[in-house]
Amino acid sequence: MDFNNSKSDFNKTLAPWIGRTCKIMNMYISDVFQKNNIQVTKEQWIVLKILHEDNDGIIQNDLAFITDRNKASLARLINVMEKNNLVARIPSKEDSRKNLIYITKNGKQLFLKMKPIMLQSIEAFQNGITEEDKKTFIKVMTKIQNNIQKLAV
Amino acid sequence: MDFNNSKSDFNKTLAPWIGRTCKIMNMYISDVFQKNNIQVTKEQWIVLKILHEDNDGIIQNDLAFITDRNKASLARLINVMEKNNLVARIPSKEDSRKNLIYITKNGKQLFLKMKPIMLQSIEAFQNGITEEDKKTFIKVMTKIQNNIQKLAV
DNA sequence: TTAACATAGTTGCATATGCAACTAATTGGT
DNA sequence: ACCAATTAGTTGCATATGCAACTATGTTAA
Repeated sequence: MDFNNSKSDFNKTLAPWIGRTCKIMNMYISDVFQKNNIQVTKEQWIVLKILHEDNDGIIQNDLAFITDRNKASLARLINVMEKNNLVARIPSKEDSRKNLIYITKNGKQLFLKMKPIMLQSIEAFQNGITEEDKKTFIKVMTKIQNNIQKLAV
Repeated sequence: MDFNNSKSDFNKTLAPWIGRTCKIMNMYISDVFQKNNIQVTKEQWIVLKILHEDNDGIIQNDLAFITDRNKASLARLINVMEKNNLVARIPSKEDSRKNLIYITKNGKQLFLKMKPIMLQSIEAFQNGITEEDKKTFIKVMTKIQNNIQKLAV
């Protein structure tokens, strides 16, 4: 392969498509929050979603894991969210090293207010895409994720 | 612990797939740089790629635009890259408001050293995916990008 | 010509993130 | 029971990012 042949090399790969679409998506989503006067970032929103829908009272470290986030990064995300009264850190009684993270009443209200707006937005992203193509898309995404997992070993 | 049994409405949408895959991809890529002892971030690498392959001497603001990046963010990215002798800022003679961004000799060397490694990595991401499915994937990505553009108007 | 407007870039302030080194608490092996 | 290893979380340091306000320069219209 000729690595000095400009331009075309990376254009055959899927990675830039993922990166760019992700970026555009994130920009749009943060715009949605802003236009609704919601002082919450996309990252904070995902944490609220995880707590509210499935995992309230989850251990801080597990929350880092399921959000694919460094434990230091998660700790600081929780700092901001706690400051803004979205979540609460409660030390575990069984193991005093652990913090349990709970969504607050305020966090719940905010999540429920934004949920339909968020759902509507991200559903609109896939307007005009057939179910067939969505399935293929998810299949490819799964394959890419698996490939990376294998590479990272 | 099973983190994948969420019953959330959001699981029917494509957006979380994009976000998560992008995140995993970025983590792997920064790992590749680290293991090769290259003091360059993924963001810096993309700038080097754009400068080297097509746009050396591009106006700073245009570089922000084609990298989907805020001009303030781009300015600081260039600050770091200039500090690390990867690019140079040259004021335009035609319009003294503008900076032209050039890749340095050092930046070029570093880019050319990493290019085959990067290509190999991101090609490995798509191992075992048929050409047919890749085409569908790109079609869906394009559609999503177009949908967002339309929404953002 | 000059005042209003537009454009390019920088800076303050805030968030998000990773790595490595650290503290504190728990667990395990002898 | 005790010391070593492990685990949970925090902190210092660095990068990346967006918004809004700012400076400086260039353009345009009355």
